[in-house]
Amino acid sequence: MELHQLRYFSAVADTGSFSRAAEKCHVSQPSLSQQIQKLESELGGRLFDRLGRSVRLTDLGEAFLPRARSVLHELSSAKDELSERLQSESGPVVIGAIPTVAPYWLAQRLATFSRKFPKVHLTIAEEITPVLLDRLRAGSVDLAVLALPIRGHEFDAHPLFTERLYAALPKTHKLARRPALQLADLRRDPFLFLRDGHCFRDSAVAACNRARLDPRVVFESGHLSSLLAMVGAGMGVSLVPEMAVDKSKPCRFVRIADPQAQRTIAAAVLRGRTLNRGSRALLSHLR
Amino acid sequence: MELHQLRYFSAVADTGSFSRAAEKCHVSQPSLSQQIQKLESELGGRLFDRLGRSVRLTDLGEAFLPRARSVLHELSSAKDELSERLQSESGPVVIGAIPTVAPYWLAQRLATFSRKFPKVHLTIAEEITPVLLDRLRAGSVDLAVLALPIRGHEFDAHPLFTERLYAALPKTHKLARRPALQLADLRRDPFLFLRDGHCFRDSAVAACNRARLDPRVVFESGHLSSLLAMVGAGMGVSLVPEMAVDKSKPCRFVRIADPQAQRTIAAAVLRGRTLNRGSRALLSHLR
DNA sequence: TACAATAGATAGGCACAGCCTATGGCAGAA
DNA sequence: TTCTGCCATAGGCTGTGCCTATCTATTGTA
Repeated sequence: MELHQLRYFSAVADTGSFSRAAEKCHVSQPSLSQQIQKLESELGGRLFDRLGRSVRLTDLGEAFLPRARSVLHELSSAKDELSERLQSESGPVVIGAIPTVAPYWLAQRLATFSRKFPKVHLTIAEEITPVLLDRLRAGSVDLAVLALPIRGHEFDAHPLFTERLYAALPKTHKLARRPALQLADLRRDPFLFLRDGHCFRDSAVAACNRARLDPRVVFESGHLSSLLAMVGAGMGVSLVPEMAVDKSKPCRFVRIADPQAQRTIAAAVLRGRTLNRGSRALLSHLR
Repeated sequence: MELHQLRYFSAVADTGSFSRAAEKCHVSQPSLSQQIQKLESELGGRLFDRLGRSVRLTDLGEAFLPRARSVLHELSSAKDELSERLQSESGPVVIGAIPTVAPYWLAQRLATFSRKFPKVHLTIAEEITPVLLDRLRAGSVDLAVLALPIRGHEFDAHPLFTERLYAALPKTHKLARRPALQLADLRRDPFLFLRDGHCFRDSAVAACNRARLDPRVVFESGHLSSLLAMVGAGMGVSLVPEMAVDKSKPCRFVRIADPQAQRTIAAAVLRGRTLNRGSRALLSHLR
């Protein structure tokens, strides 16, 4: 059974004539006759009675007609739905982000994006990098915003920007008024770091290492805001990315002058993965 | 878009692999790949992401899959339903019959038929011959039981049986005790006939004409039972077919000896019309 | 790092299915 | 009767879906 046979069948039922149905279907009358015969022989019975001048549905044809119609209709409506879906930026998008980006830079960008594309249904997953990469692989995240470098050659990373690192100091810290400082200046201070697994911890530790600094870690947390609260309370010092600098926090932020004290944020997608229009729009909006 | 493309698509979604899907569909992997590509280009977007080893549905594919499945399922269930319908004698049958057959011979035959084929939904239309022929032409009657001859070569008539004519006489009639009589014997009697249009009236009139009898008609009705009641009341005599002979009626029945005083009952169908199984079963049951 | 194995894409050739035109047969209209 | 309209049949052509062989890329292994 083939779809064009169903179309021919439906057309004959509509017009009550093989010739007019053939015209309607833009084929010759013999071709249409042939296909109707094939259909009939496959179904095992006549669909039409050929009564001299006119043609009329048999019982079998009467029973088959609504089914054939519904198949054709379903198919065309499915096609319409897909082309609709392809043209509009609607549809679900799952974006993943590391915790040191999600509430700062990303939150602002997503706010403007949602105003621009209200029909895109955005979901945000805040996870550490290895989890994000797994979810990219599994397809449960379309797009991940994280810090370079990432390991795994099955991803395409689009660098977004590079930002400097800042020291977060208690207001009473002796360096708190400096416009900038060297990491080595903090050699004596107790450090507050993110928990292991957070890539920003790695960035911070790497920067310390390069400055020949072996930080004494007195507190670990899963979120920068907790660290900053602790810093404000005088527990020690911390390192934060520029985007987390927030004058309203109860601590001072001083730029780290060391040239390597920086991180690069990128948007990563699984290579070969087809992004829907919403995801593509989001990607170009982030860049 | 073609049905085999939908089948291939569904198989790939099932197996998560082009090769295994091809195996399942009994085609080579390149053929299947080719068809998926055609489908994708027709729909305007990728249905699968080819990720090295594995294959995964895109958003578009995810959206299309249930539609494709439902189309395939609907088609196969329609096919099943039709073959079911072809095999069983269920389904509606409309049988037409002239009023001088319907309540007598036909009623009995239909009773046994219904016991034998309880799933056939029988409808009976009692109409005069020209109406029956119109309804055969229009398809609103599948099978008509009527008296030969019929005019119109677009019908196939299957003769069922031939029966003799009987005179219906009041019990007090002087010929009421005879085993048989000639039509000419009724030359003096007033006649009760069916209304014009009933073919049995034509049979009776024709028999009279052949006997050189010009009947004086004093009553006309649309039904034989009315005539018999009138005969019983002594209003006159009438002619009835053998099947209407009923000892319980308040009149006598005497066989007409004239050789031409008979009628032939036949089952007629529209030539070229496909009968469903129920109608075919009924036709062979009547014969 | 190199090599083997696996999976999908591509290329080229073949066969058949569906289409076409021409024609036949049949029924209804003039 | 002839004429006309309609569906079926016949024969030939083209396109398309299928095949095998091969290529490319990724993955797993020595």
